[in-house]
Amino acid sequence: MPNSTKQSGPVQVADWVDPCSACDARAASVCRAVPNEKLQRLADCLTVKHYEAGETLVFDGDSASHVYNITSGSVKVFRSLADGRRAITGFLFRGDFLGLVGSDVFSFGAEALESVQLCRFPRKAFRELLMQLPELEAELLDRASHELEAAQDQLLLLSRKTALERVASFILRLEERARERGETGPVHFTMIRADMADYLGLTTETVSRSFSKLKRDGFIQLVEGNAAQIVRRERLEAVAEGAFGEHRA
Amino acid sequence: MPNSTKQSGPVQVADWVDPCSACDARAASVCRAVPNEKLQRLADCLTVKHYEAGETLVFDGDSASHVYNITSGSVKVFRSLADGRRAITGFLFRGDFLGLVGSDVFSFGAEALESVQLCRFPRKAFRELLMQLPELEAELLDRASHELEAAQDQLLLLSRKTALERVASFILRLEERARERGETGPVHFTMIRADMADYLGLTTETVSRSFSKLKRDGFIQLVEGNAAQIVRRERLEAVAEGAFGEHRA
DNA sequence: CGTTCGTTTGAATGGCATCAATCCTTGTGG
DNA sequence: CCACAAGGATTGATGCCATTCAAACGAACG
Repeated sequence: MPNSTKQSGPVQVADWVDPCSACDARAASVCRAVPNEKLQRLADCLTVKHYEAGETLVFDGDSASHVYNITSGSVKVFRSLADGRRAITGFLFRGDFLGLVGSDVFSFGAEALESVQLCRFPRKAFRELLMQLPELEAELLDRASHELEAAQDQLLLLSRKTALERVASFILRLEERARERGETGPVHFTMIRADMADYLGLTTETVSRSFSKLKRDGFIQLVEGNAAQIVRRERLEAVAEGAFGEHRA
Repeated sequence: MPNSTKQSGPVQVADWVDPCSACDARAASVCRAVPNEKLQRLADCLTVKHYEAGETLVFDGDSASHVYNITSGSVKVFRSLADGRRAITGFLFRGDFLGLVGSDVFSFGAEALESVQLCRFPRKAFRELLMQLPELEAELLDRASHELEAAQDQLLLLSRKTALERVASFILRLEERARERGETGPVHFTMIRADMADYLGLTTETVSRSFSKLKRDGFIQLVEGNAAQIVRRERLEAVAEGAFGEHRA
C-alpha cells in the first residue's frame, strides 16, 4: 500500500508515520480537542482501518471491544427486530464518532455505505485516554449532548411528521451536515432509498413518492450523481416543520 | 395554600443543613459518583425546588441557565411542532438528570406529572463542578451513553413497531425502570393516556385500545390507582419485540 | 348532583403500506 | 457496441392499520 505522504522528518525508530498530525479529518473529529503535544497518545493506540461499501464495521451483538472515528466515507447505524424490521438510527460521516455505549456489547450494527476510512481504538485504551485527557472527555460529552438532541428531533419526526415532512427534514438536515463538513453544492446521497426509508420510518415507495412531489412542487431538483439541489430553502424548511397543514402549494 | 415549611426566619449563618448527605435520591443520581468529602461542593451551588403536577420546569426556548436532578416525582420532556403536534421524548423519575444540552437554549419543554422535587444547579457553576470533579463528568458521560441507547430503541419503536408492540414495550420499560428505583409490585402510571400517546407516536384512543387488548388477552391486569400488573412477562416481552407477526393468541 | 377531565368503545375515513409493473442505471460479456 | 442481467427507482392500484369523528362511560370534585 503506497503511502504517498511520507513523513519528511528523519524518523530514527522506524518507517512509521504519525497518522494524526497530518490528518485532514482532525478538525471535525473528537481529536480536535486534544492539544498537539498530546496527540501522540492517541496515535499510539489507534489502528487505521478501511472498509468497502457494504462491509460491516460492527455486528449487532458483538462485544464492544473498540470505538471508532470516521475519517472519510459514510456509514449507516441500525438496529433490528427479530423478524427483520429495521430502523437506521443514524448516518455517520467524516468526523463522527461511533461506539459510545454503556454496556460491553453493541446493541446495533454498522455498515459502510461507501468506501470508508476510520481510526479504531481499543475500548480499554480509549477509556484510559479519557482519564488522561479531560479535554477529550469534555468533547465527548459535548458530542453526546448534541447527539441526544438530534435523536430527540428524530423522535418528533418519527412520532408526528407526515411522510413529506420527514423527507423534507431529511434532505435539509443532510445538507446542513454536509455544509458543516465544508461540502457545498447539491446534497449528495450516499445511501439508497431503502436506507432513507429505514431512517425515516417509511417504505422506499413512500420516500420515492415524496421526492417526486418535492421535485414536482419545485422545492428540489434532482441532479446527476444521486444528489439534490435545494431550490427554495425557506419554503422547504416550512414544509419540514409542518407549516403547510391546510394549504396546498 | 398553607405552606407548612415556612422559611424559619432570618438565619445568621447556622440553621442551614446540608441537603446532600442525607438525600435518599443520591444512590440513584449523578451525585452518587461524587465522594462524600466533595459532596459539599455540590450542595454549595444547588437550590432545592418543588413543583406541583402540571407546573412547568422548563419552557421550550428558555435560555438554558440551569441543570436539574430529579429527587422525587416524575416529569415529562417534550418538543413540539409549530401547529401543536407534540412528541414526548422522555419521562424522568427520581435520580434522572435533565439539562444536558449543547446550545445555550433549551429546545424542549419539561412539565411535572405529579408533585416533583429536584435540585437545581446554575449551568455555569455546574460546568465548573464538572471540571473539578472528573468522577462526575464520567458519570454524566455514562448516563448520556445510556440515554442515547434508550433513544435509539425508541427510534426503532417509533419507526417500525405496531401500536400493540409499542404499548407492550412501554409498559415493560416503565416497569423495568421502576424496579431499578426499587419500586416493586404493579407498574404505576403517573402520566395520562394522552402523554403515553405522545410518547409512543399514537393517539389516546389507540393507546386505550391497545391496553384493552392486552388486558383481554391476559397479558396485564389493570389495578386501582392507574396501575397495571404484568401477568405473563415472557409473552408480553414477545409481543413487545414483535414475535407475533403471523400468530393470533 | 352536576361539571369536568380522562378513558373507553364504535363507526368511518385516510395516509401510508403492500402488491405489482415498468423504467432507469450500471456493469458485464459476447 | 450492443444485448442482457441485476439492482434500484418510480409509478399505479388496492388494502389495512391507525386516525378521526363521535358518543357513552367513569372518576374526582365542588
